[in-house]
Amino acid sequence: MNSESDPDAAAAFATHDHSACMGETLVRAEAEAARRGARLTPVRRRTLEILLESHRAMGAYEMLDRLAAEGFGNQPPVAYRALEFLVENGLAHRVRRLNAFAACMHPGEVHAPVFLICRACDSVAEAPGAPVRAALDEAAAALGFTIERANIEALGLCPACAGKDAP
Amino acid sequence: MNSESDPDAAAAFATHDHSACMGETLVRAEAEAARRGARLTPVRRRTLEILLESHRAMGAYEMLDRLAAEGFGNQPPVAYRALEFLVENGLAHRVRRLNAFAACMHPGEVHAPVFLICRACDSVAEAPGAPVRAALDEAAAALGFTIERANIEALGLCPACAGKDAP
DNA sequence: GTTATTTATGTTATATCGTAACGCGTCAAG
DNA sequence: CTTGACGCGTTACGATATAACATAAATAAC
Repeated sequence: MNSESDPDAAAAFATHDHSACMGETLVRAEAEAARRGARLTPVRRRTLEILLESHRAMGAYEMLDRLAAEGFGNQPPVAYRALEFLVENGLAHRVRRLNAFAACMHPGEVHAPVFLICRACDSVAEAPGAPVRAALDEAAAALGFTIERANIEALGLCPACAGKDAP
Repeated sequence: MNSESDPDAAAAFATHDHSACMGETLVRAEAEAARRGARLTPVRRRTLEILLESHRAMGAYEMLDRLAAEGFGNQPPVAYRALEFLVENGLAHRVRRLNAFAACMHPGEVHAPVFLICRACDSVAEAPGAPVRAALDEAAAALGFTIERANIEALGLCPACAGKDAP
């Protein structure tokens, strides 16, 4: 199963050319928004950019600070609405364990977001989770349950921190 | 919602003898607590009982109301501490999507909690998720990530509501 | 092109969820 | 019988999230 056809995911914890991956993802996100007829307004677009630039999960209030500093509104709904829009349109994900949001690294692709959260360094990786989702769908189907959205989040140690932590 | 006093509505999707399943689960939970050397004090035990009786996910503040009405403390930490204890010891789970807690239906057993949350009737089922967890472990291992805890939660429609809602 | 209608943004205010920190009581080890 | 760990209750506060309404911008209807 490590033969994932997704290089980005494999490099999630590794260093990479972030400005490039950010630009590409933003382009794909814009295409996806257009495809869905979703209006990527200035606040929304900037919110997505900030998520992509930071390349980590970010709380709504931290996002609000960033937006307010750039001249947008400075009240909670400004951030929450933009973030909600992004989530609704598959351009970002909500990481409930962290009360935070992260840009989707695979906008437009069918994928199951699986978040791996390092408890030591707080890094968050969006791992490919198609098999996980398949197993989840199966478990739900066995009970007659229809899944519309799923949150799959794991807490543990990333490769770097696992090395330091347990010798 | 108001499925509070209606076992069938609040229960898992399969009907069952709830008072029996509750009693059994409590017995297993006590055994598990003893095995772990965890002290199931009056507040903690009562908290678990309330979770089992209600047979649904319950917010910390609602739990606090119940506890306070029975003579325990009436400040948030009372509920949060008891609930945290139960979660730490595998006697309850936290359902992050609902900011709520639910009694574990399989205390002492190795299992992956998978929560199926009906968006129509708010019922919550703890489905068997061993295969899901296996797929998740595999996905994490492919990235060198070590999972310590996982939250797997799905939102959708339970069998009953799927019938009524949108055919 | 102007008006009507929807959609998005900004703002006020408040609701909900969660935790830090201190003091007291209990209980078992030394 | 002291000491130290733990559990419980409380005060006080911090963090997260949403309801409701007013304003402005974009789109649709004519």
